[in-house]
Amino acid sequence: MARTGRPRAFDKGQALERALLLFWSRGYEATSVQDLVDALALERGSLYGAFGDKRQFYLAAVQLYWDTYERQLVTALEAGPVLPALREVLANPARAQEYASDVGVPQGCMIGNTTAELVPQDAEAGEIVARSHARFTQIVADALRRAQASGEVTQAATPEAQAQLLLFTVQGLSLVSRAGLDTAAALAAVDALIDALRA
Amino acid sequence: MARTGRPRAFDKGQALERALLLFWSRGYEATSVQDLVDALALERGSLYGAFGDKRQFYLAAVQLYWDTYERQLVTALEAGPVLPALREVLANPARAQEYASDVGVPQGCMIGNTTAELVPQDAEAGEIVARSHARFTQIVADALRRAQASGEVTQAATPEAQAQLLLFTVQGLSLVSRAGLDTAAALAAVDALIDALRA
DNA sequence: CCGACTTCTGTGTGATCGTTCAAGAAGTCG
DNA sequence: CGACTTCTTGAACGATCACACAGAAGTCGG
Repeated sequence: MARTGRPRAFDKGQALERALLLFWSRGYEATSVQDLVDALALERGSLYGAFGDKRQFYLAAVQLYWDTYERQLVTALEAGPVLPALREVLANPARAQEYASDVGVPQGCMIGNTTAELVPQDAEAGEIVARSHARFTQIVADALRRAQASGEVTQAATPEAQAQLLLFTVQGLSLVSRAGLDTAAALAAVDALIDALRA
Repeated sequence: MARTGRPRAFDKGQALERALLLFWSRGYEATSVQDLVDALALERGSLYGAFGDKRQFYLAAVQLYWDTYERQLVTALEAGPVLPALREVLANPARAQEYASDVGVPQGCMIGNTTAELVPQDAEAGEIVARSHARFTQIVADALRRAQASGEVTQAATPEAQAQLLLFTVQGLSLVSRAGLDTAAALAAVDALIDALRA
């Protein structure tokens, strides 16, 4: 079993990372297979052999994006006071557009981009997005529950409702930031929300 | 001068409305010119003659979308208490997905969809979106300013920051709703935000 | 050294895309 | 009525798209 054939000449994980950057900055439709071939410096056949078709390739990139994001989110929230960490979570996309002057820099949140472009017509993309939303609200709600118990966060609303509100805000912020953002105004809005969560 | 020729056999405004519904539900790339030809029941040449190319057609539809939305927004906020009106503005997209079971029903906010799909690569789309954002925050900030003065809304943050936060929330809500939404949870989040704005 | 197996390379293919164009039809005006 | 302008019709165009395939190249167990 598992007779080994000719070994792959490129790093599959690294190729996926590069593809992620491309898909992230251009979106699904606007990224052609030819673009991927050029950017990854490998032939079409190799790409299809390693990742299946373009759609599977994209979905794998989205999954990688979310896994990375989730890891950072958990790390940010697991220690110390919750509100400053949440402030960072929101402020990050608000500041991201400072780098947007560079060409090819990803824009917005890839989960949000996928939601806008693929979700109505692709059930599997819908599942990935819905699962990501659920994970986000669950992780944030858990943190908020601890913070409510410790008196850091107001109990005026349930942790679940607050987490849902934060999901909407971070998704909206990432989206709006693509159109150019007044960073100071965005941070003021973030502060207004964080202050409103304070006990 | 201005010799009149053969009159147009279809209603241009009505054709734009129908195209809006199609673009709204499928997005820019996923809506082919053939789709438009089929749905509007007119030939390609007529379409190009009346609206220019596909991109101009789409941008005209987006502009129509925003003009309609802005009118409703102004009407909703011009009379009566502000917070209930804002609650409706946010709750509307949260409830919109109830109709989403029907085929072809538009999903999300078309400004948001345009932001995700076109803005990074289309300067003119970027202008339309940025202008819409500016109008939204201005209209909402004006209403919040009055509401702060009358004691309805907290002065813990500036009206501008609150309006910006509401823009993020409504955009995020519209976006997330495309992936399927727990309506009750979304409304709870909206209520949490509205309550936080109360004086 | 030999078959079994996998990946690499590069060309080819059918479909679909947005757009154009020429000729005919339908009006308006002098 | 006839000149003029605009709209309609439907076919055709070139470009691009995702994807398939056949042969060469490389790596194993026996």
